[in-house]
Amino acid sequence: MPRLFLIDGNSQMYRAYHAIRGLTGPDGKSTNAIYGFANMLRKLIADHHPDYLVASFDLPGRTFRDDLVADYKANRTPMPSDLAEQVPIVHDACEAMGVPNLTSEGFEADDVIGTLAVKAHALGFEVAIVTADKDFFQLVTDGLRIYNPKDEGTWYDAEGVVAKFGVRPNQVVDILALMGDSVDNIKGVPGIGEKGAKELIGTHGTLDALLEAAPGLLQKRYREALTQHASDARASRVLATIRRDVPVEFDAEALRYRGPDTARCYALFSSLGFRTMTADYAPTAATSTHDYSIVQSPEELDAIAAEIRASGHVSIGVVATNASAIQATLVGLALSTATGRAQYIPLNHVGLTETPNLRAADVVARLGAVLADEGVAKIGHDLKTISVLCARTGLPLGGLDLDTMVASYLVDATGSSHSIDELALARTGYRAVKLEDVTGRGAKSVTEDAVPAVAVLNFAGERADLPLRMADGLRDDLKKAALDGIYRDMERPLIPILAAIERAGVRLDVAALARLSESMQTELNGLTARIFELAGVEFNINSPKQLGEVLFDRLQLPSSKKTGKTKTMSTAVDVLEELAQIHELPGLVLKWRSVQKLKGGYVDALPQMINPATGRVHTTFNQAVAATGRLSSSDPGLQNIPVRTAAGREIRAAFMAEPGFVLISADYSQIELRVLAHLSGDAALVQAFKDGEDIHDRTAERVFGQHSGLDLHELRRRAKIINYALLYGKTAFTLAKDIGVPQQAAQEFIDAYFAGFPGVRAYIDRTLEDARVSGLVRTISGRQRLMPELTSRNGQIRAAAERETVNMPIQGTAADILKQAMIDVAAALVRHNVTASTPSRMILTVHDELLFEAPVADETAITNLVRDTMQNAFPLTVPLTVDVGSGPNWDAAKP
DNA sequence: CGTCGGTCGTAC
DNA sequence: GACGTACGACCGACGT
Repeated sequence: MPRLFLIDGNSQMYRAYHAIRGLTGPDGKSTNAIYGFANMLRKLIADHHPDYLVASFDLPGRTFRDDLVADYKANRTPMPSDLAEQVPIVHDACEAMGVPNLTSEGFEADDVIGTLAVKAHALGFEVAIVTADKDFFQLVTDGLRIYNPKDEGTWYDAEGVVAKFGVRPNQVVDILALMGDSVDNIKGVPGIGEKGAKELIGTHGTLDALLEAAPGLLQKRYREALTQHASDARASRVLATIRRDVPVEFDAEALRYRGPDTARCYALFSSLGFRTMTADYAPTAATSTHDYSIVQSPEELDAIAAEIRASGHVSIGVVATNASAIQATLVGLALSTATGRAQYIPLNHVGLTETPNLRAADVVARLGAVLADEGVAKIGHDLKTISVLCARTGLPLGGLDLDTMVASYLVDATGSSHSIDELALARTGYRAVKLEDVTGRGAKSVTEDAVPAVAVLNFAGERADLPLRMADGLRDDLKKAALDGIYRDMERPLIPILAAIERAGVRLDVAALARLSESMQTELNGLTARIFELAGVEFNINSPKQLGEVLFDRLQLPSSKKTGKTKTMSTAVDVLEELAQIHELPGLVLKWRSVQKLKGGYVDALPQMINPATGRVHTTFNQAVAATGRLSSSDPGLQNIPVRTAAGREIRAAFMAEPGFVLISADYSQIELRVLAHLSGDAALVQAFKDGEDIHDRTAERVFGQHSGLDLHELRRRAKIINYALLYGKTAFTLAKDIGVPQQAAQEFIDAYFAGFPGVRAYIDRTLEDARVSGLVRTISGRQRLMPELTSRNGQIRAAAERETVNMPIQGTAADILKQAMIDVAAALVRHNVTASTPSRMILTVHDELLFEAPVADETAITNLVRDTMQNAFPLTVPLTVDVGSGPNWDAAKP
């Protein structure tokens, strides 16, 4: 049955106006009613998918009811001016969203809706009136219901009306006639309110029957009121009755819901400052231009190559079967040399005939040279992924120019997202076609290669077109923020280096991991049995909630702190360590957790991530995530493998060299403290590094003096903690807990540190002052982090921003140094490999460490090459020292 | 059944 | 409330 939704415009507009307070647009005018109404409409459509949809709003001016009674609606307070000025815009929004507004001169919206509802119902439509107004209950019948969209939405059929209002729908108007409505100045019968009216109509059935029986009523006040005001009651009934005979045509075809006018919605909502709704209705580049086409024959590729050569640049977009560039199939390639244009080369669509795939060999033969050409600028969003996919198809990319993802990251690393979708919306106003629009959602989705080329064309074309549309703006932004240098000299050269590392991957000792898994399982079984025995109950040790119940309810152990958001009892490590003093179970849980974590996270997970094609694991490096400029690694995350514990070392030992090769690990010694020495210029710190002294010993001397009584080893341990605490802006509170001294003592250490290294204190103050003025901090290389929260009125937020401000130049400069080292070492390796019989390669990077795989014969040569290059990558006022080691596996290679 | 916020734990 | 930057496993509440 076709479904028609009739929207009571005024009721919904008023509801929105009252429900949302204090919403204003860019011009300062109220937008609450518009926003609330539009949101209601959007949700209604999304939730109920109506086939037919129409609204009615009241017209200004007189209606037939004004002719019936002189002062109809006289008591109504005039519409607030901030709502009145929104009314035309609400109408506009409603129509823009594809919902016509039907009215009829001389009638109220209620009557128009009533008439349409009855007509549609008679034609067999299933009708819903969308309103919060109980007056509409009078229209309810089988197949004609009321829907109140408030909260989760409520439906009222005849039974619902009885439940809510106490009488049947056909009695509603009689109730209203008796009650009257003081606001609308419907008189009703004095002395009869809602309760009395329901009682009387419930007894007598109808108003007519009641009036007829009135003279004989036992209750005096009802008898008198009804006999004296019978005509008022009848007149009130006319006023309260929703008309079903208004001269409006029910033209079903005109009311069929055909979706919103997206361009109109976009223009309207963006002018009102509705950000999420703007995003929903933004136009797509694909539908705004029609110059995306599918390459059908190899011959066309020659013309594309010529076009690329002539323009000197090309923007590249890819369609692939999954996010991992190493494993994904390149389904197709989109190329664009001018905004609004794109040509899509289908390569690996499956089981489809209407647009045949092109053979990779043909693409390589005809486009390979121009794509590899260093003199032809390549543009794209996430060029590393694109490079890897292309290279695996036999199309190595040369001349990488603008990566819109990386450029956006440099401009604002902490920006919410650097996805092409969000970037495009913010920078071009276009909403990108979503992948799930192409492949479907959830369980019904298919992989990209199962979709015909014509279906992915808009998606694919945009992947090439949108970066080109954003290119000029991003180049300008880079230049304005003085970031073009670091982009050109550091981030861009890094892209192919990271791509090569990802493609190289690391070899794993699967057998060793399997053995380790087995022994860990045995250990876990023993721990689990003992934990359950002590608890007296079996439970999920991994659930903080269940563990909390066991510890604090069953075992009655003393609870100390609660977690931040959920206010449940914390079972974090420091709490359990404390409890381990008085009970055996918490210590076992800690042991269980650490074994479980390593087993689940690495020992069992890593072998599953081995690429069958290469037999190695290939992580993905993300160049646009960390706020400070560091790289991050994921799938698998290889930058947080345990290093101290025996189990952690066994896991690292499973990362091994190919037969005939060694792994060489090189890491910067105390790079962040050296950066701090350089940045602060603190005389004592600089001198300590220049003299090659142990920095923690030197710190211990300065902080604790010569005669503290503690042994030197303990002093050094504390000094090390203090050194790192300073980098992170640690407070006396946490420092005290870390080194096991009272908070006051910790504060004295911090004071002593700053007294001993006054240059550090001055540097921190200087950094904060500058950042408050400029709103940002920079590394030595000029990488920036925007720091808007330094001026927050919220003390906690401000304090956090201050710690971030102090930390960023230190952590970020260390990241810059490592990136520069990667670039220099990569170049040195290229030179080395020219003459080497077997090439060496870089295979991992972990913040201050680089890992290489080299033929055994070149172990010494590569060790020296790496050490020299890294130590000289970046001139600081203090020396950079690099420790290098080598061995058959990562653990053995650690210096 | 998938998504997502919360908690916990590891690295540098 | 109290340490900067990450990734990820797991739980459990919630929505489809």
